[in-house]
Amino acid sequence: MELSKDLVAASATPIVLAILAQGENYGYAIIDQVRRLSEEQIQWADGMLYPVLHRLEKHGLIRSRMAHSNGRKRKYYRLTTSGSHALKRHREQWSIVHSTLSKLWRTAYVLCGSQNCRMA
Amino acid sequence: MELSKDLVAASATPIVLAILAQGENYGYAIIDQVRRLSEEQIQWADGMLYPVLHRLEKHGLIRSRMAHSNGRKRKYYRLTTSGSHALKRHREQWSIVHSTLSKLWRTAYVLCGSQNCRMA
DNA sequence: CCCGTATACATAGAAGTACTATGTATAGAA
DNA sequence: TTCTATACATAGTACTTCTATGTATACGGG
Repeated sequence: MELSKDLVAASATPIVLAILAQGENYGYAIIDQVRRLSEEQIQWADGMLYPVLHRLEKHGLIRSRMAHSNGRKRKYYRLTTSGSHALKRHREQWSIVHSTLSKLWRTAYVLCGSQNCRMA
Repeated sequence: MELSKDLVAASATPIVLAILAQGENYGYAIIDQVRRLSEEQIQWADGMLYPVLHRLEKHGLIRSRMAHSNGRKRKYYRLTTSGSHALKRHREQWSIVHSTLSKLWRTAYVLCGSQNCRMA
């Protein structure tokens, strides 16, 4: 399924920060992990991800180092202390919105069920 | 807590559609309901909401009618059929992202716990 | 050995969107 | 009468984003 642009945009940062909270990682592997974790539902283009990584680094939330692995040049990223704090804030904010949406969907589903309209 | 701009932007449409799935409503009351459902965590400005309502109407997801209530002129909005479908899609997309983030946060929390760093 | 695919990172440009600030109008309460 | 709450509107600036395209290199298959 193709996600809307604003949802992709809004979730890219928290997803990247959460992935890097598990340990340092490089761009291509991040894209891969997102694809697997979402069961192929989220497919990030590399041209989408790298500007996000650059911006996060510019804002001091992550830091990078060049390295060679398996004969490959790779740019590894890791969280900074600011990044850990940002991750926590993003999680709190996302939870607020999610909780609000969940209440609404629960209510809408109940109302919808009784009115025989189509909600999932 | 103040939500980031992109999260506010990304969640405005699904929230509005979910509220209108419960029945027609007007701008000011929508803002009020969002504030209450989020326990004062989400505070929408009216200047934020009305352009969203206008855009959703323009895209045919909602429809409006003017009415007087309690001596007040109010613009009531309701979902269209397209709007119901859009609501469903938004919910599916949001769930995909949420599920992905939840897996990441669960993993990061476990890793983080063992490494004595600060995650909620 | 050559070619195509996968891996790996980068960036310019156009497009679009968003929010803030400010506006008008009116009802109600002190 | 004044101030606050209610109710809706919109212009402008600013920012961000993604797409398309680029370069580079390793690996696998024919």
